[in-house]
Parts: sequence; C-alpha cells; structure tokens
Amino acid sequence: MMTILKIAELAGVSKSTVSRVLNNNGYVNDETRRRIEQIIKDQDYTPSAAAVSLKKQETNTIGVVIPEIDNSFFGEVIKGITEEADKNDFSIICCDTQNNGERELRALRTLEQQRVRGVIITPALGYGELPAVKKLKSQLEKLDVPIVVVDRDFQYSIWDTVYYENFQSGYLATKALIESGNKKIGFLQGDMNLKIAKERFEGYTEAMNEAGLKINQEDILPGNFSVEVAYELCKDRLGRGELPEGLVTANNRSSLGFLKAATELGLKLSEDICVVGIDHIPTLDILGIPFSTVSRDTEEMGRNAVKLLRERMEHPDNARRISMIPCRLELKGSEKFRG
Amino acid sequence: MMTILKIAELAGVSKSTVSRVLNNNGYVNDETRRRIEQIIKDQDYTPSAAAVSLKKQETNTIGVVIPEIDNSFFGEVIKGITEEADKNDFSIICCDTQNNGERELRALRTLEQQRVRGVIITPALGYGELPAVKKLKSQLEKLDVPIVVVDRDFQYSIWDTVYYENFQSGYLATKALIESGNKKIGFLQGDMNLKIAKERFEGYTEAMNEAGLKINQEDILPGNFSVEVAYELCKDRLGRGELPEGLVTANNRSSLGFLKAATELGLKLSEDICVVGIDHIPTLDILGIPFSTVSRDTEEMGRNAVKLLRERMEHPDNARRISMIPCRLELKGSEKFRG
DNA sequence: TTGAAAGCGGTACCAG
DNA sequence: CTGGTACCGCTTTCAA
Repeated sequence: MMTILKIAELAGVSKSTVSRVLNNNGYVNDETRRRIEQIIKDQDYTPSAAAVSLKKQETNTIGVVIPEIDNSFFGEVIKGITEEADKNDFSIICCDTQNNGERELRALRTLEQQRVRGVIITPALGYGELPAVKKLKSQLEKLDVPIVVVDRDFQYSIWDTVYYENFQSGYLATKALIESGNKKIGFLQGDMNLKIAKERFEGYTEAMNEAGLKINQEDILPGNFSVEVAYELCKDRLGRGELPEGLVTANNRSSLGFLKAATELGLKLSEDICVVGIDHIPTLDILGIPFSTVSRDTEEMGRNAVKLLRERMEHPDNARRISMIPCRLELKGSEKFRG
Repeated sequence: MMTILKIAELAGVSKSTVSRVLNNNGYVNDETRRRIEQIIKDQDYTPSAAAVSLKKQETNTIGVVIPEIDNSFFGEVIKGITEEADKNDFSIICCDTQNNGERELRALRTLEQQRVRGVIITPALGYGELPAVKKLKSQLEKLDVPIVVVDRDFQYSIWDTVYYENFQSGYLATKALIESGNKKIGFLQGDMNLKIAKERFEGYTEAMNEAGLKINQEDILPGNFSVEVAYELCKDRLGRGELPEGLVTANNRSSLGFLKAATELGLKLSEDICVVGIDHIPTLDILGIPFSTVSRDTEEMGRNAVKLLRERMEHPDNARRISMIPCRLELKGSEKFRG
C-alpha cells in the first residue's frame, strides 16, 4: 500500500511537502508540485481516510439510520442523500434497522465508533413508550454531532428536522374527497404513537368538521402504517355493513393494504368506493392505475437532510431548523365516483 | 471525547491494560478487569475506528456499490447485505451510481480512501464498450481487496459472484407460456450488452426451439431493462399488427413498462395477451394483480454476497466461487388465456 | 500481570 | 519554499 512517505521518497522530498500538495495549502515550488502530482497520479495514491481522520480529529463520514431500506419511499430518500453527500465529499455509512429499536441503538453505537461527522435518522417505530424515546434521545445526544431527523419527528426532539406537511396532507386528501361529493368518509390511520400519524388524522378531522360532516367511528380504522394490518382492517370493515363512500389512507403501505383488500373483495375504485392516499406509489403511476394521492418530493427530503447537516456543522449555535416539505394533491380520479 | 488514555487514568492503569480488556486478550487481573469494564461502561466509551484501523492496518468496513438504490430490487439486496454484515460487525459504506460509469469510478476511489476491507458491486450498465470494462476492472484490481460481483456479471470478471440462473429463468418463463398453449411468443429484451440479458434471451430461444416454435423477429423487442424503453417498444409493437399471444419480459422494469403500455392500449392479461415476467414485483403481489413471474430470493443474494466476501477474506487463494441463486416459477394466471 | 514505547499514515507548526 | 518533528488514539512487542 502506498503511503505519503513512499511518495515523498519517490519525489525526493519530505512528506510535509507532499502533504502540502495534497491539500493544496502552503507554498510549494511549481516545478516540485508538478513532479509530485505526477508521481501521485502514476502511483494512483490516495491518502488513508483513517490517518487523516485521526490527525484532524474529524471524519468526512455521515451516518444514515433508516427503518426500512426495502421500502421505496426510503430508497428515494437515500438516493437524495447520497446525491447531495457526493457533492460535498461525504461518505455514507448506511444502517437499516427494520424498525427494530435495539438494532437502532446498535447502529448508533457503530456510528459512534466511526466518529461520524453527523447523523441522519428516521427513528424506528415504537417510540410511543417514554423510556425508549429517552434512550434514543440520550444516545443521539451522546454522539455530540449534528443530527437531522427525517420524516418522523419524535417527542422531545431537539434537532434539525426534515418534516412533512402532515396535517395539510390529511386535510387536502379529505377535502378532495369532500369536494368530489363524498360525505361518509373514513380514515385508515397510521401508528398513532407517532406525531406524523396524529397530524394526518387531525387534518382529516379538521376537513370533516369544516364541511360539517359527521365522522363515523366505525370508519376510523386503527392501522399502524403496515401493509398487513391495513389489509386486515380493510378486509374486515369493507366486507360488511354500510361502506364509507370515501377513504383516506395514512401512507403508502396503508394504501397497498387497502388496495389488496379492495381487490379481494371485488370493490372497484370510483364505483364502490373512493380513495385518496397519502404518499404516492411509483408502481401504480407506472401501471396507470388511477390512484389519487397527496404527494411529496422524496428525494428532496434526502437532499435537504444533508443540507441541514452541513449548515449545522458550520453554525452549531443557530436556532433549530425545520425544512418543511410541501404536499401537493395529485388527483387521478379515484377521489370521485364515475359518471 | 473519551480516549483509551483517559479511561486508563481513571482506572489508574496504563492504556495497555485497558486495551487488553477491550480486546479480551492477554492477561488481566480479574479485579482490575472488572474495574476497567465498569469505567468503560460508566463513561460509555467506545474506541475510535480510525485509530484502530490505522494501527491494525485493517478496517471493518465494506463498500457497497449499487446502480439504482431506489429500485426495490436493490433495496432488497441491500437489506440482505446489511443484515448479514451486522452479524459480522461490518459497517457498510453505501454508494449509489445511478448506472453512471463515472460515478462508479468515483465511488471506488472513495472506497479506496476508506481502505474498505472488501467491496460488493453491481456494475453500472453500459459496460458493453471494452475500454469502460477494462477501466472498471483495473480499478477493482487496484483496490486489492476481496470483491464480490452481484447480479450483473461482466466480461473478464475474475471475482466471486452472486449470480442468477438467467438462462433458466428465460427458459422457464417461455416454457410456462408454451405449456399453456401459446405458440406465437415474443421476448422483451434487456440491455444485450449484458451477459444476464443475453442468457435470459438464450433461455427463451432454447425453449422455443425445443418446442419447435418459430420466433418472429418483430416480436423480439430490443429493450434495455428500463421502464421507459420497454413502454415505448410495447406501445409501438402492441399497438399494431398481429399481436404475439405471449410475451416474456426481461426484468422487473421491463414488466412495468409492458404493463403500462398494455393498460394504455386497453389490452387485458389472459384475454388479449399472456405474459410471464422475469423477477417478481412486490407491489403487484400485494395488489393481487395476477402476474406470473420467475422469481428469486433477492435478500438472499445480499446475504450471500457478504458470506462470499468473508470466505474470501479467510481463504484468499481459494478458487473463484459463484453463488448461483435459483429461479422458481410463480404462476398467477397471466401465462394462459382464460376459459 | 502490568507498563513503556514504538509506530500505523497523515497534518501542521516552527525553524531555517 | 522546504524539512523536521510532535502528535492524533490505538495495538503490540518486550521487559520487568
């Protein structure tokens, strides 16, 4: 393995000089510089990140802690993160927690060992219980580096956050159904331990109240953002009794669970039931399945997370910032009955 | 920041002793060990990966270079990788290339700086041209660490590989259509610069020949594994002339492009055309859309990649190994006409 | 059973 | 403009 010393010897200079060339600081004779650069290139030398970090007491690595890397939503977020990180010469250490709190804590420990320069995290689910929240919070604080929380805010969070207009998304989705003439409208909830789930639901409530519409308790389905539970709830509820005319689903997984149940029950969108989902589902768009949603720019969430991190590195004492990602209605027809 | 020295001082011993405790090697008095362990725990100390790597001349980091992190296929692969890496205390540095050869080379350079212990890579597309292949190959060789190539093998590759039964997948998909009574069967190709695309197509050819069926050139669509091109080709071909009875699509993206075109053209599966896709599409399964595929265990591909890497680390001189991921037919009905 | 010391590959200060 | 040197945090050998 090449080292700075070997390069120096090949060039007949000291390693100080090579270091100056590498970092492009301090004075170096033009001719010498060229010669050294040539040797570096010939030898295809690149300095050891470990040595640099150790000396500088600072890495160029940021840790990313994600709950479901196989969920396309997070795939898109990571795409945005890597894109922006690339631009700033940051490397990404990627940890998937599968929504498991213990794996999450282990991931943070790994990132601590790596002395990452900052952390981007979407907390695992299940932080309804106070002790777990506190544990997470103290782990994050202990890292003592900039933190950006993405998508899922949590109780007592004190960090920069890339957040979503959750209330607004629930509100707009509901309103779209109302304006299409639906009156009996239900809501398939997310995990109500999470703020994002509560806010989306509140948006729904607000829209209903505003329109003077009654909320039927049996049409409020207590999901948890997973496909499976959404499916079970819908299969049960939509299989009996008087159906709601319209339904708002709390996220992309919930939408899929609903669609699966509806398909199995033979319910047709815009004929038997109307629906607006929160979060788009790329595959449905590709298939041309008309599924109305409230959408957002997911990659932008990733890019903004890195930007917030960088700004925090530069200005540690600035006030906490929240990058609010807007929601936009994308109506495809499933919000209203046909004809 | 805590260091081993501070821990040593707190414990009233030398850092050598603390090191022995940390690494659990060498003799340490039981009482002393307990005391040190307690202090480590109290201080929540964890050693700096940079310092350890520098001294040991070895990291516990593996680099992952992926072409489309927002493709659920690769999301699943990464899930498998992180899962298995976790078990072995490896950290993952994750690079997304978006199928861009230059970003790929940049990624490898980053991994070189990081002195990763091994690399798992699915090469970007576009390695039809020899110079690009050679460049990639020499970059990989230069790293001088174990390499595992996943999914896309490439010319002159000399590394351990997690590969797929591509020929077999094309063969089985085609055979399923044939056995369901289809005779005029087309193939929507992948990027024929890639071996995986050629082999899938050869499987199709073989099955057709074996059955004594004629291949119509106009039903061979020159796709490139992307949704867009698949869509354009299908929209064009299926919009005119005598339709093929059956079609095999070369990967998940191709299948989506086909489905989009079919939907737009109003073609119904099992009524107007039959189809078997290579690679499953989770969303379709969830939706209960009957779409027959030849599938594989994607997460297993990721896990096996890490396993191959580990074995190569232990036995650098073993012969090259290929972990062949089997394909299995999952018929949902779209392979045959109804009634 | 423990400690002292060298050294991993860089950076940065200071002297020349 | 260049070189010598100390040091970052840790492991490992050697001596005690």
